[in-house]
Amino acid sequence: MATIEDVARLAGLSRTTVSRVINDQPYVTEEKKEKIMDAMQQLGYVPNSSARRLRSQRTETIAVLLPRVTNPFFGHLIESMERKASEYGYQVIVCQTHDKKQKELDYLQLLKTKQVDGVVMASLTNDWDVIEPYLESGPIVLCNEYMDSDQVSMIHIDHRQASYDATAHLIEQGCTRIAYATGAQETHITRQRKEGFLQALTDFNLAFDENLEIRNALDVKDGQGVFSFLQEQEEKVDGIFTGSDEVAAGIIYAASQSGFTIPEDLAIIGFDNQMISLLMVPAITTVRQPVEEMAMKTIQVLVEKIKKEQPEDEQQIVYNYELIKRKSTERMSMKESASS
Amino acid sequence: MATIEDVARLAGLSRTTVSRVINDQPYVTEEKKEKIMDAMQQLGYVPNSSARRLRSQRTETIAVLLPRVTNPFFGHLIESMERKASEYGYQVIVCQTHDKKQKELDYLQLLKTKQVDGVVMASLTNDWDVIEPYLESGPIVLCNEYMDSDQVSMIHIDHRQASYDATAHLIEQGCTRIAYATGAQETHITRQRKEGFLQALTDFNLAFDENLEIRNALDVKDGQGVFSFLQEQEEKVDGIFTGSDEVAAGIIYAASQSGFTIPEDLAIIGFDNQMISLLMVPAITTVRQPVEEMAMKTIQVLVEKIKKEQPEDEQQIVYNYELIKRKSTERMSMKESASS
DNA sequence: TTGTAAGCGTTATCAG
DNA sequence: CTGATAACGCTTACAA
Repeated sequence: MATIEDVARLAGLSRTTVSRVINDQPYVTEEKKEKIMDAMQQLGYVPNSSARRLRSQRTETIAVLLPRVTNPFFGHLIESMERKASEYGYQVIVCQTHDKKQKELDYLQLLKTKQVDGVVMASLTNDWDVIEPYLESGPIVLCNEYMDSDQVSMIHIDHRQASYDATAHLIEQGCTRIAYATGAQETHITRQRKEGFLQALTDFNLAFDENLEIRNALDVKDGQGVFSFLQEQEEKVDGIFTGSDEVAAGIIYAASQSGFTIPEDLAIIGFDNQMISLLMVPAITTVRQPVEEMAMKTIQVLVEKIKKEQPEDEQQIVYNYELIKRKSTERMSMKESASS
Repeated sequence: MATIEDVARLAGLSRTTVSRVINDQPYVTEEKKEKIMDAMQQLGYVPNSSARRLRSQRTETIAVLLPRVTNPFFGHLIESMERKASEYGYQVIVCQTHDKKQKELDYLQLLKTKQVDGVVMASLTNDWDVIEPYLESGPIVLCNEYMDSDQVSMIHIDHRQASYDATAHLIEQGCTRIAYATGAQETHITRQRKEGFLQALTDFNLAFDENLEIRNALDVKDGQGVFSFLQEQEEKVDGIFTGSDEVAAGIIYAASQSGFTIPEDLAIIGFDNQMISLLMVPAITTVRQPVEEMAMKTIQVLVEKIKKEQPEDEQQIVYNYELIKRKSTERMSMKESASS
């Protein structure tokens, strides 16, 4: 591999001057500049990024922590983040935590060891006091996660309110015994959603049977399991709030094989407005999050923090969500609003 | 940030000895080792990876080039690759080419500038002679792509045969006028698939109407467009081969809204055995690729190449696929095999 | 078993 | 406008 030294020698100039050309700095005569360009061409010279990193203390790389890419919500998130980061000239490292605390910390280590300039946490399972020390090594921005701290910027929707609205909608459709399926470990987001869910029940004078809370429901397969669980219940469950369209789809799939009628026998609500929620028969009522905007904003905020010397005020940016009502909750008994 | 120098000073030893401890090398007394460990602890020392990279000429990072993460096939691919790479201690950089030649080359630049030790190409739109020179900078392994060259290892299924089988299946189900929808630009894979498709038609004495070839069909939305296109045809099309379950799902979705009956009016075949192919009504006949195995094998081969000094023989590893027959091609007229 | 010293390839400072 | 020279933080012969 040719180095800057080789180029300098071939061009009959110093490393400094070559460096100036590489970095588009002023104070180099056109003539010498051309000479250097020629030399670089001839040698097929490319600056070594490890050396640049060491010297400049910047990596132009961002780590994005998320549970798993195969969850379409996070797939979309990282797709947009990578695109945006790429525009800013940043690389993106995928860090799948699989909701494991240890994995999360391992990846945060990238910040400490200066392998990345900043971190996006779209997965947050550790307690804040464990995460906080990492802030010394570089900026962290939360996306789709919330933390009761004024030391980080956060980009998210109001999950509490969204799940309140969704639950209220189920109730308005005549559901009285509603189950609650949640994904993964308890994170702040899931706590918020649960709160909204419970609040809606309370406001409508309904009780929540703790036995109807299902944990670790993540994908279609889990959804099928959830359906079996619901079917086993002695007292009939007539509605379910799921934290994911995939789980909702799994329930519908299993239900249709058991001759169950959705939404008459069971009204179902999903989350995230994935393609699948539109394609299922019946189509799934869901909550749309502006994923792309959130992703791009997150990168923007992070990159700004990386570039600024003096720490700015942390921002908490709350995006609007939208409850999209579809057939999976449109119960005959109450002929209400519809579709899309 | 504490450096190795600081640790050495605090422990009253040399940088060399500290380095030995960091890298678990022998020839350090327990006593001194502990002293050093203590010092590292006290200072919160973490080795700076940029410096290590520069010195050791290795980055422990891999770039994975793919069209887009939101295509579930590639989502699964990168999910498995990241997991496997992480086991080997490697980071993964996501590189979405969006099927753009220039983007592909930009990302290959990561290899030249030594930002990554190796590259996985699961997206390959440039001609080989453009890619080849990059091999000088480090190993490249193709995954789900094929190239007529003995200079790279490739991991893939036999797309030609798979698409032959799929097409033959359509024909056996009584289809005689079959459309062909393909994704993105022309890559070697798409060429192979097209060949298999045409061969099957030929073998069964059917002609292919070039007007029935649809390009750039990538997702559900495109699938809806494909349906409109088919509907406009004067001569009725009774079968379609799509290169993607998403496109197939889009066609079914649009068809169901137009009162079309699948598969009686139109038999549809997808590709990749995504969850959606099972969930659609009717369920979609598709070709399963062993994504996870392919992903893990790819990383294994690449990491081995990175670690070996002397170049090994390039491997071409062909995995088995499986044609999964479901309702979307089960035509009454021919009461044949079924489901899953 | 430990330490010295020479880089790895860049960039920034400062003097010319 | 250009060029020495000194870092950046770490590893590794080689010497002791």
